Amino acid sequence: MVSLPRHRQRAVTLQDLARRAKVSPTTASLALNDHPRVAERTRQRVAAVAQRIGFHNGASYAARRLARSRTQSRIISFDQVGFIYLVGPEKGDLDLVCLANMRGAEHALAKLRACLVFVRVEEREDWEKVERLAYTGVVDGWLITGAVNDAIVNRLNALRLPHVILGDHRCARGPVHCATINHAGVARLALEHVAALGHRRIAFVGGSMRYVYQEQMRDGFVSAQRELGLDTDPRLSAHAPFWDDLDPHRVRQWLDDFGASPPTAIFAGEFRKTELLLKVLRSIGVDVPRQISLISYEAAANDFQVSDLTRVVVPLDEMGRQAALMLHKIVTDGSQVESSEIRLAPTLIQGWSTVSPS
Amino acid sequence: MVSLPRHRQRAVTLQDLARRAKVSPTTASLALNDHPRVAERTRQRVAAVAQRIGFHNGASYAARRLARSRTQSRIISFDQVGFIYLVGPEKGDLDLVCLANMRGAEHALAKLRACLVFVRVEEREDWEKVERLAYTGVVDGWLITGAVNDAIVNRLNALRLPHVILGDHRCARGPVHCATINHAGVARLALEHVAALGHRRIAFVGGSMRYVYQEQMRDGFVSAQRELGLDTDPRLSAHAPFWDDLDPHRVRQWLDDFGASPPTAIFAGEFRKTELLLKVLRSIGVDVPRQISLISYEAAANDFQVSDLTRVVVPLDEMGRQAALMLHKIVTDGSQVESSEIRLAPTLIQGWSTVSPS
DNA sequence: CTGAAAGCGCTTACAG
DNA sequence: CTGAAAGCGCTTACAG
Repeated sequence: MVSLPRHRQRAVTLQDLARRAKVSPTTASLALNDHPRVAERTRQRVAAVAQRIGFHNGASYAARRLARSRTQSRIISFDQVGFIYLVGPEKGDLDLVCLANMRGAEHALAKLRACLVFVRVEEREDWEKVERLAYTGVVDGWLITGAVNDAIVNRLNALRLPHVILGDHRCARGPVHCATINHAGVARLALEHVAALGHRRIAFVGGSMRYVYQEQMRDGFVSAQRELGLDTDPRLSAHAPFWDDLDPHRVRQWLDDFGASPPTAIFAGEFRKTELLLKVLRSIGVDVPRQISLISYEAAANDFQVSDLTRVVVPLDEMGRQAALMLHKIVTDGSQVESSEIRLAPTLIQGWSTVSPS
Repeated sequence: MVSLPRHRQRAVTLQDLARRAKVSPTTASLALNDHPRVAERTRQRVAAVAQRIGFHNGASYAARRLARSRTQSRIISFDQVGFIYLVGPEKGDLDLVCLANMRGAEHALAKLRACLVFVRVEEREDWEKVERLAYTGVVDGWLITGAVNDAIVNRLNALRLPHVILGDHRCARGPVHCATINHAGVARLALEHVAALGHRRIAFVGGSMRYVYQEQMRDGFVSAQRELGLDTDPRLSAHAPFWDDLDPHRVRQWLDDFGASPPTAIFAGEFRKTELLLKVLRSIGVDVPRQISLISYEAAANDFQVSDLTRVVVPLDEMGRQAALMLHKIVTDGSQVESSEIRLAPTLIQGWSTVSPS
């Protein structure tokens, strides 16, 4: 029967390490932090002893932090990052997006030996949590995802820690750092693919315009339509009335309304809903892809992808990674970069659901 | 144009507070931590000054931690909890479950002024992250979700910090602390509901038995079937061959195989798949609920629920909350409790999809 | 009920 | 290239 431990054991300290390696604590510390003043042989000896006595997992986090706080040194701490998950009135699939982002961010942070502190902000009073983390010096910066606007950014700036926005935002006033997806490019990529197959009448169906990405996608769709010389019938890019409930009768109605020239391809620009649309199309006797090609949008991490439809994929975990790296740079560089933006490109995965029109 | 701050301002210290409140740092510290030795008037004065000068967000996390490490005092720190998200070979909807758990845990932790450090463990080397967090004293305990088994538990125990398992586990060897859902009760609740409506032939369709909860649910189904005096035709509880792809033809076939006495109600015991089953049933001409009542299983946080089917709901965020509270008790109590288990009850939400059989 | 002082385990300016 | 010593901002045993 295993007896559960209740107290942490006395940990191996830097003192112990120094004694065993026959150097001063100064040298031991400097050696572990790869300071150039330490002779290579010494550094290696210290590293070897650290490994042997189990110090390789690092020094006391609290002591290191406290000691470093004395100097405004070159090496600013980058130990903990607050990941703010901003929950707005609209929720829905944001959760999966958040998780994918967080996953990527955590991966990058772990490699930098930093960790991710999760903070869910929904109510007004949740900001107290954020303030506490800043004022008690728990975190060194923020990653924030959700419906970020100017008010939010000001709030974060007041805490005097840098932040990087993950995904789209509605900030107009100040410069911000952000990592996002080229959503106009998503629609363009989808169009280019089916246009190359010979389609000319291609419809966009997507959600209501609650999110920024949905607007961008539709805008991108409309301009790509024009630039690629495709049919620009406004009904092809209008809001599809059936989208919310995917009722078979309304889908049928929508198709019938096109009369003699229905779309030969559909780009469904909302996360994880295309599979259902496919079932519905089939249930009303539409042959996919023979009659209508179908192209999907997958906004998730790489290993979520189980669909075998043709689809445009956006790398949300990569976005999280990039945002974390960006924040690391901002925190440690201390450079004068006021704003920065990384925009990730989508990729197309060819599946069975798109063919040339007959 | 806002200029982004790069360095933290000099923070308000306990010294500052003590000076302004005309007490010693000792008294200030004790007052803030509600130590009984401090006179009530003094405590209030200190609190008022803290509020005024902006110390109310708390002391330096690192300094407090370091100072407390000296004594094995009654008040063990409970500042940061590591949330281990164990990603096994099987993934899928675990992500949504994880997020709901995490959400609940974060909520409870925030109220305890603690925060949640997210750690995703997938590869073997990810355990180094976990070890580092333990050895550097970043976290005071663990919450863990995923496919937990004896090997994992041993690994965590070696780190000498307590942990609580969220959800089911496959641990046989030692005593553990866990918070979970009564999944046998989920199936029973579903059966009781439709049995009360007068159904006797009720089918269970669910996923393959990869997860512990799936086994428990089917077992619960079978015993409740017997105890409620329902039809125990083994085909009603056998693995439904159509479940993975939900192909309409196979669903049709499955129903036809029952011959003259098909089930009058179906309990679909897998997370978020019932809506699709409903569409499929309708597409093959089955009238729900007139011909077949349908009852669903929703394993998610409260605000995910958008379905209006009759469904059994399990409170995953509440499970996260309970696990966090349990861990807090274990860490701060230091009592002799070796193992504990909280089992949360599901609830039934009556929707339109179940009626008495005609 | 209160305060002066020691000390937590590191980092780093300073003096060799 | 190295080490003795100061100090980060708290908590708390100890002495009033």
